Amino acid sequence: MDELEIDNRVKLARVEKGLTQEELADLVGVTRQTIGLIEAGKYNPTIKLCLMLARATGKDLDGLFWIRGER
Amino acid sequence: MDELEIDNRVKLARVEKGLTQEELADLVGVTRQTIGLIEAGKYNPTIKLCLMLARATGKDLDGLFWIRGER
DNA sequence: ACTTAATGCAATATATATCTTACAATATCG
DNA sequence: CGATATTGTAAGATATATATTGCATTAAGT
Repeated sequence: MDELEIDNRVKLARVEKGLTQEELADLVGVTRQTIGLIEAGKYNPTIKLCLMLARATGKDLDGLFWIRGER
Repeated sequence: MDELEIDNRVKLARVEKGLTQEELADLVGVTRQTIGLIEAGKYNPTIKLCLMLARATGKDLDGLFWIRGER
């Protein structure tokens, strides 16, 4: 399970909403750094945080996160 | 973000596939205990693991995990 | 060019997801 | 009932998600 790469569209979804990293972070209750690292693909966030990011950006989970190569 | 409750249908999806907790655990590369605790709602799994659970059960993310009350 | 907002990045600390091992409880089937 | 498979659960250890602080870099606007 470790070698698996995950892609995400958090940055695109955030920018579409006109939000800064800090604003999105405040909306979902994490720090700006956490958002930045998730967008950079360096973090493997928990499902709870992903669900809050989906709600905050108006996207669904499957539109935000997927296994690289499977879409 | 902490008080938020997450619901999931991992157990239903697993049983539909005719898999035991241990078989599903082996498929996605975690331990049986991890699967049991996720099904019991006591763990907040990472998106990577959730994506592997979705792939292994033939469901999509949004069908497996959601915010309690929002569906 | 200067100022400010926004982002990138790094080190250290903390919280928690996951593992390991073990045993108890429950279901299934002879 | 007895045997085996499956699941529940708990304590302690490890890995990693996230926080905190600080500073560098980039973008936007004046």
